[in-house]
Parts: sequence; structure tokens; C-alpha cells
Amino acid sequence: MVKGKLSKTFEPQTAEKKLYQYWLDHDLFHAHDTSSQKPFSVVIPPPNVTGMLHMGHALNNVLQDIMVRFRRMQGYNTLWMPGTDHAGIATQNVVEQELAKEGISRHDLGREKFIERVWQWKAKYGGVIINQLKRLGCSCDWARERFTMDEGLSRAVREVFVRLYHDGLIYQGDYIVNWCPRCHTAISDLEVEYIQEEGALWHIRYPFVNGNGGVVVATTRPETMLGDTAVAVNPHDERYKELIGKEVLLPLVNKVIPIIADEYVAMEFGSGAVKITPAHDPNDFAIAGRHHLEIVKIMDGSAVINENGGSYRGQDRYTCRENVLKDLEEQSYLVSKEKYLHSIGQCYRCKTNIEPMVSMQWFVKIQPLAKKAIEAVAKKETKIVPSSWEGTYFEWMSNIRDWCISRQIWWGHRIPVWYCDHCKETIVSTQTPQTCPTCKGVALKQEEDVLDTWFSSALWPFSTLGWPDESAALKTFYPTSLLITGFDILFFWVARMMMMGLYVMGDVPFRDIYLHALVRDDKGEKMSKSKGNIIDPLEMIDKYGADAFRFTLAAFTAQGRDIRMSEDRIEGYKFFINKIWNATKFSIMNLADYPAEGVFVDRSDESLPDRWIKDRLNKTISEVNRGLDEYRFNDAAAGIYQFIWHEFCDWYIELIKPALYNSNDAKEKLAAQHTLLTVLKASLKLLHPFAPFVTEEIWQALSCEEGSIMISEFPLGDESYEDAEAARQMDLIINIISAVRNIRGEMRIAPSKKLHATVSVADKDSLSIVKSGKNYIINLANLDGLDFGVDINDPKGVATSVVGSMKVFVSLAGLINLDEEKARLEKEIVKLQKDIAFISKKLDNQDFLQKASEDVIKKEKVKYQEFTEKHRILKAALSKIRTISL
RNA sequence: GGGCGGGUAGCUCAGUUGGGAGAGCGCCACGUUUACACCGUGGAUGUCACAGGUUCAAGUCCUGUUCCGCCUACCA
Repeated sequence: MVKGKLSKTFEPQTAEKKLYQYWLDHDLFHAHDTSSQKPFSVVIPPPNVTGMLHMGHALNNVLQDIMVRFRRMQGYNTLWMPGTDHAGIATQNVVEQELAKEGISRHDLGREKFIERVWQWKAKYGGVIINQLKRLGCSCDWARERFTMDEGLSRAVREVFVRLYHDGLIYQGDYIVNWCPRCHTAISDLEVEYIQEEGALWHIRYPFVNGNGGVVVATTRPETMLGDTAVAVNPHDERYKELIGKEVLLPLVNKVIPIIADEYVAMEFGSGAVKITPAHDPNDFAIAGRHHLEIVKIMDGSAVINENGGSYRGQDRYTCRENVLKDLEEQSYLVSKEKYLHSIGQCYRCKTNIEPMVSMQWFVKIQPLAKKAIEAVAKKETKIVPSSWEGTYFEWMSNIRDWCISRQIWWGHRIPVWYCDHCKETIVSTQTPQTCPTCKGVALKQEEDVLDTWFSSALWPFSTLGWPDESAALKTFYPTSLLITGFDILFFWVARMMMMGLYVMGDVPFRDIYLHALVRDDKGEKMSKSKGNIIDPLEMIDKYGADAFRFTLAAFTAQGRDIRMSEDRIEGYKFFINKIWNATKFSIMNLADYPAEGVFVDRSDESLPDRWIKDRLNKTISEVNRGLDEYRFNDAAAGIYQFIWHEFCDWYIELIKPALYNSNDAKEKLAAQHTLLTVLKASLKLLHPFAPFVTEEIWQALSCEEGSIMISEFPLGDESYEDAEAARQMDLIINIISAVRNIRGEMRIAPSKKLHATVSVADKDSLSIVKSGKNYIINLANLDGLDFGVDINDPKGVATSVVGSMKVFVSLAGLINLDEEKARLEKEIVKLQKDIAFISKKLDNQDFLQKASEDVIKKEKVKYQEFTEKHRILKAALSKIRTISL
């Protein structure tokens, strides 16, 4: 007996909380370190510990949860590894702001105390986003939750650093880096955002040391001239050939600098002569290296002019610019100024203009690592989906530059390098050394810098699994099966994980990478706080339920396209959640007398609708499986939606109502009940990865089921459900019903008004189908009677419709005026005439007949037959009406 | 400068080997039939951006143009 209790509507707020707790209590998210089942593993893209759940997180994690639940139901030993990222600069900023409210700076506290404060902050607020993920229904293995600053992960960081160092892949040196004057740290090339800005191009004359005249250089940053150590021209530039090797006097500074020749200089740009400031421009730095130029740094860490700037010392770089320009003008060195649109780099964290600056930093020599990461994707050891991203990946990886990994902040993994005060030895070690191995001195000082946060996240796929220990989890789950993340961190994170995974583990970190797009608002604009167009995922969950929200995201996740999110859509899918809820209520109501245990239903007892819906179910199952296998989330979602609503609810349930209500045929009823329950259960399972809460709630309400739907078996196709014959027959019956409904609708006849219909068939096969489907037609077309036979002449006063080789006549006696039917027929006839003209043109074409495939030609001929026949019948019906109405 | 994606119904978008274009929402009409008005039934709406080309046949393949979006780059 199937009993169950479902309230009038599904109430997400209470159910979600209860069910999530149920899953936790039963430990259903837990993966096993060792198991005979095949492993499936996913590591979460760790959200910033400072983060709050936004749409991007929601999409990313919903897609992961869909895949994870799908594979878990398929019987995989499924691990979804959760955790957060310590987000060095961002977190330090947050805590510094907190301190600022108390009127102190981190320097007042000192490094150790400050770090303590950050940990306190983390303990208090760091778990917020984790709890928000739970609201989405994420089935992460929470017992394994990790943090990039954990002891274990820190150990992995030190270990990798030391290995890279000893392999010669880490070096320290004075190089030009992107310096943020506000964060007081170097940042990597990737952390610089370029924006277009209306600036100016100033032309400045540098006079020759000997003789009259001078050379004019063009610059967008006149203040940097204080650090110029050369002027460069192109060696092939006829205008300047004579000047190469000569010297000019740097205005304001009164320093003699050489004119050099370098291929880098573009002759056609500006004046064709470039001032060279090696300490504050990456290109100039490169030129300085080639020509062994002096490097003069003119700013300090706050981008304030230093002692090398002479009288400008103490001025901010932009104040200095004004003053330099004023002075140049006064001294007649300024030749001209023109408006100029150019791009300038900003710190992606604080939007301060980046100052390129030479400083002592640590770098990873990246080319050897990148090479292997390129090969791995080229050899398909890792597959990127959609594959269009592969090109971007190759392009970037091939042109990659060394990675600056040191940061001059406090919050992060301190670089495991110590310096001996006594003998100046550099010690690189995973363990804190007590004495200097060279001189046995004990005065050791650790490197002040910390590592880029991405250095630790690059290790995430194996550090979270226990590396550097050879843990069982690592053995079972590495390489991970799948990474789902946004394309915007392909370089930041994915590429670096690829490199580190291959370097450390000797194998790729993941088999598949699925890159999803951005979530935008309904107008296609990027969501941002300043625009005020943020849609808060938690608000949506409160309002419509997590299931509706999740289903919406899945339904709109088409590969390679951004998602436009709007509330209306979420509401629409809430209606869908309600639909299956009600279908279940109906089922439970009609299964009260169904003996759930040990039922044997002879397949020969199954009705046509039973056979048909199973055939449809089978097709849906393969559609959903294929969709998820190929990460075509929208296809999978659309398949299950279409099936549940428009096949199961719209047709199947309506078709079997008589069998359920009027139990004069016990076998038929039992078969219907059996099929109803079978299809409902399979539908719930198919839907579960998308809508975990409502499906679990329903599952547990069905008294015939025990345990969680989460660990039930995901439907696989059943060959015995395939039934092309049932599909063909049902199709015909549905078409007849639709024909009658169409006439009813077009004639605006009330749905409650019972009609009489006659079906004229052309052959015995159709006759037997109509005969067996008679009651379905009567019920769903709401008829009071149905006549049928071979080649019946159309009765008087009917509306006519053609279905394949059959004619459907609906008696209209006394119901409507015939003009309406006339109009309906004329509309149909016009459409047919167009169709027929189009096809006959094709069939008259000799080329078509000779070159098209036989199948296509045959199809066209059949269509032609059908259309002309239909046309003939409707035409006859029309003329008959004309005679009547005359 | 280079690269990528996109321009299909009023809106948001599907359309995987080239054989007469689909969905959801919205809209219109009718309707409280014992799961559901968070519903049912029916209906309307498209020079598939533009121009060429390949082909018997193009939304789909090729070329060019145009508009939009994104990524990327060391011409000061």
C-alpha cells in the first residue's frame, strides 16, 4: 500500500532545513578513502574567506552539485571537497579596515598580533559563505573542509616551494614588477586590470650635450624623466642614425645620458625617440638589460618621489607630474602636448594605479612548467569543455611570463627562506632551521614576504587530499574527475593548478574542466553593487525555494553563453516544482489501494498509455544521462521538464484516470498503478540532481520507499521499455484528440460542451487503432460519442480536420454559424497550398531527383501525397459548407 | 593590434553530422472536468543581422560587411 502525506503545496523554507539536516545526520555526503566503487571527485573552487555568496558562486556550486549528485546516484564513490581560500590581500584589507575603526594600523599591532587578529576575524566571519552553500543544497563532504592556511596545506606550500627552489625553478632578484602603492605590495601580471583613460602625450626636448639642438621624446608620464638613463631610437631610423652614441642632457636633473639604438623603438610613433626609465617601465627595464643601463628608482613604496628625484623629493607622483611639466615649460623644454587615449593598469583589489617598479622579489620560472601543462591538454589528458577555451589556454600558456610570487603583506604563507645574519647564507627549508648549516650561527631571520595566495590554491587538488603525505584519499581521488569553474579564473587558477599538479604529482589535476559563463542581469549587464542590479541568491531561495532557483540556473546554462538571470524565470520554475508536487499528490491518492510489495504485473496487462509513457520515459532517461555526461545542463533540464510536465502530467495521467477511477478491470488498474508509480519514481530520480529538496521530500513521503533518494540508483535506460508500436499508435490517438480540441478552440466552443465526432479511416490498421483508443479519445476530447469506420462520407454540418490518412468530423449542429468553420478551413487551405507549391517545385526539379538521397526524395513524395490529399478533403468540406450556407 | 563569442518569435534563448524553424515567459480567446488557476485547452507572431559564394537543398558550410559583448597585448 502506498500511503503518504503531502501538504497542499510544497513549503521550501521548512522542508529545506529539515532535509539538509537529514542528509547530514545520515552522513550521506561522505566519500570513502578506500572503496571498491569507482571514484568520482571534484574539488570546490574555494571561495574567498571574506566572500559572501553571489550569483557566480551560486551557479558554480549548483552545477557542481548537479554533477556530484548525478555521479553519486550512479554508484560512484563520490567526493566533493569543500573549503575556503585565505585571500591574502583582500582579507588583510578587511581586517585593516576593522583596525582603522579602532584608530590603529597593523604596524601599531605588529606582525604577530595582527595575524592573531586575522585568525580571530576568520573564526568569527569566515564560515559565512560555507553556510550559504548549504542553503543551496550543496552535498559537499563537510568533514573534509579545508582552508588554505591550514597546517596541512601550509606544509604542502612549504614543501612545494622548497622543491621548486632546489629544482632551480624559483629565483629571487631585482626585477620590474607591478607595484600597488596603496597595498604596498607587488602583484602578478594577472592582478593588474587595464582601463582606458584620456591622458596626454607630451613632447619634451632633451638638448645635446655638445652643440645646438636636441632630440624630442614623447611620453605619457613626464614625471618619470627624473629616472631616465637613456634615450632610445630605432637603429634603422634615418632621422636619428647620426645621433646614436651621442649624449643629451636630461632637463631638470642635469644629468648626461646616452642615445642608444634598439629595435624595440617604433619609428612611426610619437617622435620616434623614447626616453628610457628602467626602474619604472617594463619595456625600459628590458632595454636597460640589453644595454647595461643604469637603473634609477625615483619613488618609494607609496609612489612618492624619493631622494633620487632631487628637489621633487616628497611629492606624490601626480603632484610631481604637474611640477615637472611646469618647470619644463618655464625652461622651454616642453615642445607640445596632445590628447591621448591610453590604457593604464590598476590594482584589481583597490583600483589604485599600478606603479611599475624595480624591486627584490621571488619568481617562479614558469616556462618548463607551462610546457607540460600545454602538452597535457594537447594530448587530451585533460579535456576542456567547451573546447573553444582550449585555444585561449594554449595562447596564454605559450606566452606566459615568470610568475612573481612574493607579496609584501603579512597575511599569507611566509616564504620558507631564512638568512643568516653572520655569514649571509640563504637557507631554504620546509622546517624552521635552528642554526645556520654553513657557519652554525643562530642569528637567523626569516624572509619577511609571504606567497601569492594563488600559490597555495594552485596546490588545492592534492593538498586538500593530504599531500605531501601519501594518504589513501590522495591515492583514491587524484587526479580528480572534474573541475567546474568560471572562465574568468582560467589563468589565475586553472592554469596554475595544471602546472603544479603535473610538477608535484606527475599527473594532471583533473580529467575534465568545465568552464561556465558569467551570470548577468536580465538586461545582460554584469551585476555589480554600484549598478544596484545585484540579484541576491539567498533572497531568491527564500522567495522561491532552492529547487526552483537551482533548476533555473541549470536550465539557462547553455555552453559558451552568459546567463541572464531574472526573477520571472525563477518564478516560472517554481511553478514546475509545484507541478510535480501535485502530480505526486494525485499519484498517492490513486495508489492508496495499490499493494506496493511484491506486485507482479504482467506486461500484457499494460494499456497503450502505459506502454507509451514507458517508451517516452526511456527516451527521457537517455536524454538526461547524455546531457549530464556532456555537461549540457540546459538540455538535461529541458528534457526532464518536458517529460514531467507535457508528457507525464498532460497526457499520461489524463489518459489513465478512467482506469484508476472505474476499477471494473482490476488488471488494467493494477498495471496503471504500477506504471504510474514506476514513472513517478524514475522522474523524481532524474530530477533529483537539479531539485534535491522537493524530490527528497516526496520520496520520503512515499511509504513504499525507505532511505534517501540521494543514494537511490540513477535511472538507466531499460530496453524492455522501448515500444515503437505504442509510440506510433499513441501518436495517432493524440493527433485525433488534438484535432477535436483544435476545432473546439477555434470555434470557441466551451470545454464543458460535449461534442460528437466521427473518424473516417483509410485502412484496417488505423481502424483497429481508433477502435482500441476510442475511450481515450472520448474522454480527452470530451465527446458524448465517437463513430468510426472505413471511408465514411462526411455527415452534414460538421467541421472537418485531417489527421494523416484519417478524416475527423466534429458535429456542429446548432452550435455555431458555419462562417467560422469556413474561415477556419480557408486558413488551413491557404497554408496547404503554400506547402504544396513548395514541394512540387522541388519534385519538378531534375537536379533534386538526381542528386538528393533516396530517403529525402521519398519523404518529400509522401509529404506531397499527404498534403494534396488533405487539401482535397478540406476543399471538399469547404464547398459543402458553401452549398449549405447558400 | 590580435583573439573569441554573439546578432533566430514582443522578451530570454535552444537548434550536435545541411533536407521546409523550436522552447520558456509574455500576449489573445475559452474554461473552476474530483493533482495542480503555481491550472487546463486552443491560438497568433519569424526576409534565422546584411551581402555574396558552395550545393539539387543553407539558420546550419565558406568569404566579406556591419553591430554588440568579452578576453588579450610592451608602441612610449
